[in-house]
Amino acid sequence: MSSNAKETILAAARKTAQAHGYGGLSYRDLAAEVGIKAASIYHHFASKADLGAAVARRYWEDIAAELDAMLADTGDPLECLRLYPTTFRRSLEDGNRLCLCSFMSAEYANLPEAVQREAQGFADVNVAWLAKVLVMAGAVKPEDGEARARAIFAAVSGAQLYARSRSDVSEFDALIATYRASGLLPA
Amino acid sequence: MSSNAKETILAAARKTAQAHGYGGLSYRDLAAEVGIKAASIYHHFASKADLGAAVARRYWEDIAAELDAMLADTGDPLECLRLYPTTFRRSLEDGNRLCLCSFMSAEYANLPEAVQREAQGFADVNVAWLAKVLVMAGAVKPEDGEARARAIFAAVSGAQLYARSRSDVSEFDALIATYRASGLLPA
DNA sequence: ATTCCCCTACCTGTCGTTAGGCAGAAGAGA
DNA sequence: TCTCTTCTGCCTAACGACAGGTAGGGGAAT
Repeated sequence: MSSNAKETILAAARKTAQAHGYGGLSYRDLAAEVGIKAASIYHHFASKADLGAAVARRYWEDIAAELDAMLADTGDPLECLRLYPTTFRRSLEDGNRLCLCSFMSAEYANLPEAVQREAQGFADVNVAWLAKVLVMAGAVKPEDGEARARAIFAAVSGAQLYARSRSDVSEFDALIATYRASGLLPA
Repeated sequence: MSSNAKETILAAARKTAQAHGYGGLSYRDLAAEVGIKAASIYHHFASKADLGAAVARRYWEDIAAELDAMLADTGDPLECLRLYPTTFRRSLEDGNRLCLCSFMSAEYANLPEAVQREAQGFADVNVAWLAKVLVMAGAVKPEDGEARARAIFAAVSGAQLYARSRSDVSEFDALIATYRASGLLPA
C-alpha cells in the first residue's frame, strides 16, 4: 500500500461519505475497504474530524480544477453552463450518490467546525465559477452574477437531492430541463 | 404523561430529526427529553423504523393540512405561491432546522423502506399542491404544472439546504428573491 | 539508529433492543 | 360495594454490536 495509502483512504472515504454522510464514515469499514486495520488510519489522519476535513477539502479542490479545465477546454461559457449540471448527474449515476457538500449541509449541526468550513468551500468554489461564467456569457448583468450563481447552485443541489430520493436520474434531467424552460438556467 | 405521551414523543422526535436526521434519533435522548425511560418508548413504537415512519407520516399530514388551509383562507393562488417558501423559512428560524424530507432524502441510503416511503410522501404532497395552485393562478399551462411544481419544490429545498449551511436565514430570502427574478417562481 | 507504516489488544461510551416485573386504572361478577 | 382479573404504561437491568480512540510493539527501509 505504501505512501499512496493516504490517497486510497481519501478516495474511499469520499465515496462512502457521498452515500452515507460524515456520520456514516467508520474507521473500521474504511480500513477494511482499503485493506489495512482501523488503528492504522490514525497514522494518516489524527482524528475523524481531520479525515472529514481532508476529504471535503480534496473534494472542492478537485471540482475547482475540473470546472476550470472545462472552461479552458471549451472556451465557451454558454456551453459550460449547459454542462455544469453533469457533475452532479455523475454522482447520481455512480451509485445514487450525493454531492458531498449537500450531505454535509444536511449534517451541518453534527459536524466539527473544520469540516463545516471545508464543506462551505465547495459551495464557494461553485458559486464563484458560476458567477464568472454567467457574466462571461452575458446571461446576467455583472452585478447580478453572484446572486444568480447562488440560485443555480442551490437549485441544482435540490434537484440532485430530489432525484436521489427517487433513485431516478431521469428526474434530475427533467428538473434541469424545467430550470432552463423557466429561465433560471440560460436556454 | 398518560395517553399523550405518544404525541409528545412524536413531536420531540420530529424536532430532533429535523436537526440531526433519522440517524441522530436516539431512544435514550428522546426518552430523557420526554421524561420517561428509553425502554418505555417501545410501548408506543415497536422499533426505530416504526418511529421514523410515524414521524415522517405525521410530518406530511401536517403540512398537507397547513397548505390546504392556506389556500382556503386566502382563496388566492398567487398569494399562496408567494407564501409557500415561508414554511421552509420557519424551520430555519427554529434552530436552523431542515425540512425532514430533505434530511431523509440525504440519508436515503440508510433508511428503512417504510421511512423512505413516508419521506417521499412529503414531496408528493408539496408537488401536488403546488401543481394545483400554479394552474389555478394561471402561472403555467395545465400540462406543465407537475414539472414546474417539482422544480419549485426542489429549488426551495436546495435554498433551505444552502441557507442552513451558512446558518443564515437571509441567504434563504435572497435565493427565493432570485428564483422570482429569474422566472422560476411567479413574480 | 531512526523513521515510517502498520499491527494487536483494549479502552470507554453509545446504540437498538429485549426480558421480565410492578403499580395503578378499568371492567366484570358476586 | 367488594373482590378478582386484565390491561396499560412505565420501570430496571442487561444483551451484543459497534463507535472513536489509545498504548505500545514489530518489521522494513533509510
